[in-house]
Amino acid sequence: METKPERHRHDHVHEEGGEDAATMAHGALSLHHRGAALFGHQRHDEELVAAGRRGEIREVDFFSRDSGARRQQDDGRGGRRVPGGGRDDVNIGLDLLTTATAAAASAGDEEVTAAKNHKMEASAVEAELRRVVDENRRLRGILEELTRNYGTLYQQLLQVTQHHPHQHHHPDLMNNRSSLLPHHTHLNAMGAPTTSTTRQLLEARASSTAQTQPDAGAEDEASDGAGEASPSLSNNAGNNDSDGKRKMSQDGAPPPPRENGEQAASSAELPGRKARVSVRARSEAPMISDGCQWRKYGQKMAKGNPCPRAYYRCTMAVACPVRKQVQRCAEDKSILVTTYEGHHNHPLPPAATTMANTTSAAAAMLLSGPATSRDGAAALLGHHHTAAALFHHHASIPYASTMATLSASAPFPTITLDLTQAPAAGGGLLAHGLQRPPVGMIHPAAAAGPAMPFAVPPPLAMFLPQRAPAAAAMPAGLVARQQQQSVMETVTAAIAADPNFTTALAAAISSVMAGGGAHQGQPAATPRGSNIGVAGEATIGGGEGAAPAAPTTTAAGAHAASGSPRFATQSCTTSTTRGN
DNA sequence: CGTCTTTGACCAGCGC
DNA sequence: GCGCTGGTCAAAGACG
Repeated sequence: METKPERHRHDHVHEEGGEDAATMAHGALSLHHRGAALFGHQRHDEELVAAGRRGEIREVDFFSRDSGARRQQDDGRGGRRVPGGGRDDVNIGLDLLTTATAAAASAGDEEVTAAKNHKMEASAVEAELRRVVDENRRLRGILEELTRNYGTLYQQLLQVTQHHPHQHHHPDLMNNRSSLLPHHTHLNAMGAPTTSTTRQLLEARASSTAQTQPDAGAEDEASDGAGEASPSLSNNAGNNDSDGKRKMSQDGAPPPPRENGEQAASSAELPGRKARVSVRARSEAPMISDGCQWRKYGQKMAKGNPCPRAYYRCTMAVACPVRKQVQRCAEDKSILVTTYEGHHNHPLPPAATTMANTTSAAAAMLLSGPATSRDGAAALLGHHHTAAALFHHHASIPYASTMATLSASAPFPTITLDLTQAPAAGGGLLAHGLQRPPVGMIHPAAAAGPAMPFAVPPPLAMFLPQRAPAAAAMPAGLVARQQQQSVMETVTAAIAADPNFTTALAAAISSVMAGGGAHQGQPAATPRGSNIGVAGEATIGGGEGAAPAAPTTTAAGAHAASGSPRFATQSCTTSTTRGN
């Protein structure tokens, strides 16, 4: 994932270039401006200099198709070509100058004035260009850093979970966070020691991604690794979940006895139950999209809630033990609560892996939290307010303005991500219905974590390591970092929203820029951005693929991803009243 | 006709 | 031991 952004960014630029070329006949200045901005002004400047040095007075036809070729010749003579740029048509200053000069030479004073105006205009454009270029660089830097941080955290996660499959904790790893930051991680799960389970998963994926490019492979691996973020948890894949008390007629393998040493090894684990990951999100849709395929196998009325609870099972693999429950919040029926349990034992589709990646990472972080500081965890467990205050530090951050509540009363270790308070920002978050990033509601007691089939915005993950200690005092520098985190959230969310990284990147950048108050107004930057832009509704029909026309549905995209149109009609809204 | 949803029944855990 | 509740099964029906 580390390298992919680079590649895609490049691709993206290329696309932009094509667009510019196609439309340049209608407005050479602004369009070139855009292209050049993406490529940096170096070449532009050099050409300006070169032009002045040559002193050539040539008439350049902006509207001529071969103008690009001509410039190409110029480049061959002195101009430096941008490697791989492929943007021969991107040339602003030089042509502008020559054009102006030519005009001045061939006409009278009147035209000289016009030429001056042109120069001034060119200067203005140039200034604007540089501004944009600078901003572009700045954003790129931010993106790179965020990506790097993400990678580092993910790697740490792998280390934590893989080095200690039987004891979820390793303070050192978490504390070493800073020391790892400088690394330009490639999120290659293979690079880290793997448990048999993890390896198995990775290998399984390897076959499925064999055809993909190395970069893509790396991303996938990372995603997968994250998807099975916690080996100690993943190891339970086969025996996972609730089936401890049930036979797994479909999953085939009956759950191993829980009295295995693994259980005994961790007193923190709750016997007979796995941790769960719960997501609260506003959505009119019956189900939020997580990129996976689900099959409903039951529905029941739950105590204290007039809305029925639906039970789903992952059907992406025959033996996938992952299950989830979907239920509307009793207090606010617009809030959909989705609870996941278990670990996927199969490769996830891009739409799901990306999400699973970040989400699982966060989950693992959470789950390994107690390792970082049991005391801290205990404190969190015991003091809801402390936790709330902790998360409150994010209030100033766009997507982190959530509140956290911890509850030790839940029957199972549960991580609750509250996405109901995030604003439906233009950047969009976990698309397909998840309108906002998380809040974290943690049950540190969680000893085993479920493989979250969706993503937890990185901010949370990044935040977690500091959770316990931070409960006392938030590092000052952290606040600044949070800014980056929010950006990262946006980026990750965009990725989650759309597997097409190029699009996601564009969307993220657009989002960031928009956030800066200077939205360059490029809706075109997000071709499929409907997923990303306005979270929720925007996904209607815009998702990856043809989202079945699900009436109101923020989660329509999910259905598309899941390939099960019927999801759109199933329901939590089916107010059946069966008690049982 | 195959797939998926619906829904009544069944089972297990837990509290009283 | 009994009842409640959560969770799952599986037959029946719906849908494409």
